[in-house]
Amino acid sequence: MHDYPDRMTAPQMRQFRDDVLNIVSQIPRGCVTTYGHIAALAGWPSHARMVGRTLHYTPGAERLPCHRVVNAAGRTAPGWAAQRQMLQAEGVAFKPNGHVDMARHLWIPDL
DNA sequence: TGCTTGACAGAAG
DNA sequence: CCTTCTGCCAAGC
Repeated sequence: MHDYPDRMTAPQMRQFRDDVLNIVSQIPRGCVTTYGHIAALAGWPSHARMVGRTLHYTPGAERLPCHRVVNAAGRTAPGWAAQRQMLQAEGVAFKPNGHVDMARHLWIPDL
């Protein structure tokens, strides 16, 4: 069969972007959440990468607490050294391996 | 039109 | 723990 990947339509992409930004704006100070959780909550579980694209390319995302979004391992974004400093300034603890201590700071967005 | 590139995730070695 | 590979999917070239 022609397996059609369920691509997003333009309207879906707009809504996805809005949902992502909305969720990110709700991350409490001193907490972090993951790309995967955000994507799933927005209704597109397989679009974790799209969350990163959205935060990186959407003008205005800089004023949201997007530094509180890390990958599932607690690793901060490549090429964004400041992110770690910002998190530490909020009291987020890092493990010796340079990853966020997810056990202490992971925040799951609520519906 | 087709291949490559990511602010990813998860499994494997 | 770290690297590499596969699956994922929109964007870039």
